[in-house]
Amino acid sequence: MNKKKLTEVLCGAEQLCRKRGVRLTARRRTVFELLCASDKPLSAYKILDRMRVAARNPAPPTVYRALDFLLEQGLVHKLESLHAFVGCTHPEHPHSSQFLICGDCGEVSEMENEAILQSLQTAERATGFKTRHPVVELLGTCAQCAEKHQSG
Amino acid sequence: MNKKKLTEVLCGAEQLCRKRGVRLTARRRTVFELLCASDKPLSAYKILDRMRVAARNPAPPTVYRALDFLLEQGLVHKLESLHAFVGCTHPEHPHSSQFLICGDCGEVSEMENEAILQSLQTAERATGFKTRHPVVELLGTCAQCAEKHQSG
DNA sequence: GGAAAGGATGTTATGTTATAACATCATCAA
DNA sequence: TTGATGATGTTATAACATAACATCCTTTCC
Repeated sequence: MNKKKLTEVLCGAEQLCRKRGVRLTARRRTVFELLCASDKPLSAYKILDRMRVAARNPAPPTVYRALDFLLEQGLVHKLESLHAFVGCTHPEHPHSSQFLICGDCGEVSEMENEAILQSLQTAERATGFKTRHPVVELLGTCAQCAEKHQSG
Repeated sequence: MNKKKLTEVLCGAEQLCRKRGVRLTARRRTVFELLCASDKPLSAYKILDRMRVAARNPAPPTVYRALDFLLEQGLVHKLESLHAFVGCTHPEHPHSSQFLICGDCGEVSEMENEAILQSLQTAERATGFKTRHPVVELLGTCAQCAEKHQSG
């Protein structure tokens, strides 16, 4: 993410939190910024390492608390299969996403596919299950890496 | 799972491994049996605890190696969102499942829903992403627990 | 302003999940 | 029997996550 876009996203997050009456404190903002600035998902401990530059001697709970807050607000997503987190670039509306996780280059793309959500909801209705949080993560190879393998 | 069904599943696993030319050793069999006998998913360390009854002083790699083998053979599934494992009751054909995970009673049901798989595949084709392993886990409340809450 | 309440953070310790690295043992084929 | 391969044992440690309690900051109310 370039600097301009990052500023936009941070401003958006500020506004969102103000509107909701919750506090995007310095710590939380730092964690969110680090995630958004990274083009790859970051584990809590990677975030911790990068925080050492700014804050002095942060401990794991510092990061996990900030992540809990950001997850609640929909500003970040957790990738269960990677034990890692990504910033969400469109947190304005509550949503559930699907993630395409490339095992080659490590890039993750977030998508919001209506057909997938529909099919999940149909299955729920059939079974009577009430989903609170769907986890959909596709582990594989992205288009670019797949192409490299074919040509290379 | 009752004892008769468990015996059947174990026999099935034996046959499957023989057919594939891979070895369902004592350790692997034990891990598989513990998972199948449990009505809830088990973490690797829970399995380890239960193994202490039989083997003397097993260490984590013992369990993780057995799990790796069983995962490869499709005899067990990993639930990423729980850091836990479940036995698969129909490993004959390779398949990818979806899991309904009840946060109340802890029960997990495995389903193989064609419509969901279709919608995932459609999304893949649209993006050029090649999925090796789809993770679909719905966290919520099962029908029974939901009913209890309404009436209770 | 000052006190009380609630939320956020700091700090220490520990729990939980997972793997690296190397030694040993078992199985099977040549 | 020997060599190759795969499975297991063993020790240590890496990586991920939270409990528990102290402290501090912010807001509200008097």
